[in-house]
Amino acid sequence: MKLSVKVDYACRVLAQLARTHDGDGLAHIEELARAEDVPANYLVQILGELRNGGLITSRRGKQGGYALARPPESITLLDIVRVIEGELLELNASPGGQSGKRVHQVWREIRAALEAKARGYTLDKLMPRQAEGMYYI
Amino acid sequence: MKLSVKVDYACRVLAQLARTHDGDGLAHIEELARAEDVPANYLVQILGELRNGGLITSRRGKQGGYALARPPESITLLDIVRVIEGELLELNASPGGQSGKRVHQVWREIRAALEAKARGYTLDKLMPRQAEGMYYI
DNA sequence: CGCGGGCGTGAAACTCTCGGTCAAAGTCGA
DNA sequence: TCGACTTTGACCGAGAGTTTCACGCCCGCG
Repeated sequence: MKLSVKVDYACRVLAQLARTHDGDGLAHIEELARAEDVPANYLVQILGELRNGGLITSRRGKQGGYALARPPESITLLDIVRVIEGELLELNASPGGQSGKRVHQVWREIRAALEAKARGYTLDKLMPRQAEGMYYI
Repeated sequence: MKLSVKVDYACRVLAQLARTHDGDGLAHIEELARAEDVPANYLVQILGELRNGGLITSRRGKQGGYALARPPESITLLDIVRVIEGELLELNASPGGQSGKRVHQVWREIRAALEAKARGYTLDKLMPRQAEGMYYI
């Protein structure tokens, strides 16, 4: 069960946006792509989904760009995953057979624990320090 | 992030095998497929992987079939997922960019919690009761 | 008003895994 | 030894994820 690259990219870019949250400057795609080593053309799609999910806001035109919609400490990892990948540990098979129901119930319990853990991490815990972050690739 | 149908099938079939663990009878594919409502032709592949992973044993020929390799209480959900899907919450992207390392570290912590939880469920907790299990489709 | 620089949207190409199927090899009973 | 029954391994199409590209839209500035 792999975590998609998309989520990884989203987390990194959001962490980058969290750095510049205070201060009214908007970040450009090219900037973000370079700072977090993400293909710029792919980042366009990701930022679009994050905007539709209500995590970030955007402005078009000259001096356009992206910014967080809420303070970093109110955006959790679970929010990000839900926007990008939908439900965490979603099971798509119908609970058929003799053990189907029991197995589904167990996985739901595990999912609950996972969600609680993911809710504990917020963007401000992902932020690279302002000072460091440059000292090593 | 969906849980694959394969894992769901594997859990159900293993739960079914756990029922008949005491007693030297071996279960046939057709039997298991009917009891847990799994496509028989697909179950072939799953049982093969479970055998290569060391969770079950098999015998060919007439009176062949499948059986658990270890007692049900020593097989955990984590074992099953590891055999079928590999590492849980595996991240495939290289930790590039400024936040790459930090994001990976956070996901590793979440994975650790998830694995601990999955290790807590063993096959004997998935077994349908011997008496019931037939009263409803 | 128009022009340029950014976002917004959609689709095409490619890769890879998932879900499913089929013929071949092995094994035991008669 | 023959044959029926079962596992075993190789094979395939469909669909999702990743990446790239092209073009339209919107905003601020000259």
